[in-house]
Amino acid sequence: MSPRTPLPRSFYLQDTLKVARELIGKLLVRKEGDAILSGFIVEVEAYVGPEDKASHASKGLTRRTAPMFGPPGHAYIYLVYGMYYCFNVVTEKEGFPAAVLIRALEPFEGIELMQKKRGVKSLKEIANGPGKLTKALGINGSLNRCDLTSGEVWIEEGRIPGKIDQSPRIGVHYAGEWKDKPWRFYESGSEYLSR
DNA sequence: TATTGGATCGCC
DNA sequence: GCGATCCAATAG
Repeated sequence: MSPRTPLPRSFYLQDTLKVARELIGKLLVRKEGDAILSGFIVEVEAYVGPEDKASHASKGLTRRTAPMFGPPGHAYIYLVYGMYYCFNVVTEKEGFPAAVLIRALEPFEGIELMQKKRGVKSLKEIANGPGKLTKALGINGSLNRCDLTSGEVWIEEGRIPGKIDQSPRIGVHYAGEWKDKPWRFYESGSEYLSR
């Protein structure tokens, strides 16, 4: 494979909804020793600003949410329900808390190893959910705050996506009026979507 | 220090 | 539909 080029920091330093939409079709890559694990992004959710009640950042600047307030182009990784890691990319300028949650991938490279890590064979089941894709790629809390422009995790140009649809975000019933914002973006008709 | 409740998943 | 499992946030 030719040299691999992570998307530049300027990509992440943009309006979060724009970044979210443009992430569809891009390739999320994890380098683990000699192994390369990757998949095309088919589903994401945007979490935007301090007012967004669905966002952890609505709690203010705390130890947990600090990465969301940090510089763009870094990872925000947290543990949910005591067992699953969720992977986000931090967007917009430092001080403005925003991020995009990666929710599902279409597996591309290192499929055999990802099948092993997940304990499933079916390609559709490898990374069709935020907790599943981190397990498939071997992403955990030790990578929280890592720089996505240099390191073991990055996003690069992928393929031209199909039609992109929007819907309300999943699992944020507690967020009042914010739960209805159509800030989930996904490739229409993909076989690799969550749930 | 104690309690509470998840940006989920897989099995019942 | 329900329980697993643990950490951060909040209350006391």
